Amino acid sequence: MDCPSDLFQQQPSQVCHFDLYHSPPESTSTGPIISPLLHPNSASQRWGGYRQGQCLFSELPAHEGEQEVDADRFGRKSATGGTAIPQYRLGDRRRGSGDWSQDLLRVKQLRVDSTVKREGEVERDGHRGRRSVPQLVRAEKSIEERGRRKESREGRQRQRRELKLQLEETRGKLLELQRKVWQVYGEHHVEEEKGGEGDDGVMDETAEMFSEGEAEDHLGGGLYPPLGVNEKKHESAGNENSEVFPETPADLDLDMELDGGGVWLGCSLVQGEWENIGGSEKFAQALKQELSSAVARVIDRVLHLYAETDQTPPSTAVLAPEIPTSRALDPNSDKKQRPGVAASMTEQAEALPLVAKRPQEKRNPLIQGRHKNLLIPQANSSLPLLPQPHLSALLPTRNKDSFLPSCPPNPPPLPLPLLHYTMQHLFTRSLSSMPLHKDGLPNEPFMDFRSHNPSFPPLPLLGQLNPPLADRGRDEGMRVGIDGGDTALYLGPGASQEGLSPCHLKKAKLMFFYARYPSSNTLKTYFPDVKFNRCVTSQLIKWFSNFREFFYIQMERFARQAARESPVTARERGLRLSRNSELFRILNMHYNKSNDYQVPDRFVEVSEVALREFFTAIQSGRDADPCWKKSIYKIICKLDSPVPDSFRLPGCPMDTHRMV
DNA sequence: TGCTGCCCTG
DNA sequence: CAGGGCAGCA
Repeated sequence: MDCPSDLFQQQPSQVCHFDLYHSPPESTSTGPIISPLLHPNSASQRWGGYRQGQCLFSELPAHEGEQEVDADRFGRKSATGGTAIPQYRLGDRRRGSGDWSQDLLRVKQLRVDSTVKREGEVERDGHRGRRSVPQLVRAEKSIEERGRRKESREGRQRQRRELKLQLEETRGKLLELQRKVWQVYGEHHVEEEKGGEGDDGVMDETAEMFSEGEAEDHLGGGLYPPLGVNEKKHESAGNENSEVFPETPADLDLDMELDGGGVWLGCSLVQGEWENIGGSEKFAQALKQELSSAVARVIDRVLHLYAETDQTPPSTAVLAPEIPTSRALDPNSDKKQRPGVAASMTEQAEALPLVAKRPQEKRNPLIQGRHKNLLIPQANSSLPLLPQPHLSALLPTRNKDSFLPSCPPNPPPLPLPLLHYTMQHLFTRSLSSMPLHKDGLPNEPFMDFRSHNPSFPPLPLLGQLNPPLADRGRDEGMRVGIDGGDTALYLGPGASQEGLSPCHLKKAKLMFFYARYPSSNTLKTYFPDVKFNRCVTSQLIKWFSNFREFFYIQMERFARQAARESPVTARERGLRLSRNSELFRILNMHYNKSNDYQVPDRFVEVSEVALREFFTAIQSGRDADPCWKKSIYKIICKLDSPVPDSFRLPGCPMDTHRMV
């Protein structure tokens, strides 16, 4: 569909470990780059009949048949494919094309010499003594032969000239390609100045990428370091990361990803793609992507370092370089905090379809093989969440559901993929360090991302090849998480963003505690910062549909289990849903993962009702009816309770008392 | 016909 | 969580 990630669905099947990082432009180790050119089945067909270049070697042996055999053998060798061929040829290639020319000349010279020698011998024979008839015949023959030889010599010389031309042509193309590659990569690697080149389209595209980002994102120079800075920083990106960011388990993963930066570059390129027309463009795109993610990392690191050195509390801390930019982005940014922007990274990761989740987070409740009464409180339950300290009673009422940017204590499970996404966090962090409490949230402790997310993940994943291109002209309603963050980044507090952010997802999940079947109007009411269109609405509805699905699956599962294992006990207990029960834990984990919101009692009651309905339906055998759930759905549908007013504000609601 | 919700699948 | 198919409904 519209998903920008579609561009990246192609998984590398065959990784080329391009050694570009360590190869000077003049280096002959351009083998992998030229290897496609040498492949008889692909590039050679496009590259001026390079295959004829094989005949360069056939010029070497004097015997024509042998030449063909050699050529055939060579061709077969090449046709077998594999990496050995390019390397094998690379070995020859390493002699340099200059050597080739020398070889040609030498061979030519040898052949001419031998011919002249033979002719000289024949002539000497002719002049020596009287000629017999056979000698005369032989002389005639030799004259004819000489003529034929001359012809064939001329033909061969023509052929050689043609071959030479073709070789030169091929070399020229190769050099051109190399130059392009190095202008993309070498520019970045050797820290050449931005304005230095400009005679090449590829470089122009690279520069364009940045300028596009600036134009489209309205990023000023404050947030966006000069290119040169980025490049310099990027050079040591891999190693610096571990120093800058305290090591956490997640960071280890991140570091691995970072260290694999070069690998990433390699992985983004498939040899097969290279062999396609436009392979170099793909390569250039991948390089650009690497650049953009590097820029993101650098920005993160710079800001993080800045934040580290700035020990002033977040309420008063001002990131001087960022303020003008932030204000330029949003003139009203100091009037009203946009907690929604400060979505928890965990939630964001959760909402990003491009982000792989940790395996243990993959839940499949139906195959959980635990045999205990999941509805009864478990003494040894590993759930750390409940019973909850009812500190909320000590807090002002308005704080109970106050909107606070939620920030889970854990960094996201995996590096998050997109540059724009990083930008969102960048902005979030800058916001979190600004005095933003002017309007009515005087004492509410905004989450300090610096304290909770000591490391901000770099973005080594491929993500989008060209986000601006991918986004432009797309239906923006589906820009969840990825572009949503992007949009949120530049929105003023009063503005609506097109697309839903991970924060919206979190909010929707919390809303589910109150409303299982919200109408589209309700959604519009409670997501005032979302610019609703058909796609956004349907997506929100879809979210709730998914929430319900999960909810009902759990209900059915536990009801069946209760009916199976201890039906009498369950009936006697009235199928109470304890906050210590496994079912509650699962629901809480799903809708309130960061556990920063107290699950309302009403939701527990509704869950009990649903559980009971499922239980009785199963007990009475109504579940044989294919539509047996519908009646339960109708009952649950009526149990929606009004969503607290606090949800009407933009951003993620959060229980203050849950904050640590 | 369009909207909505459920179901299934990835 | 998203996409697609399907059915029910207005």
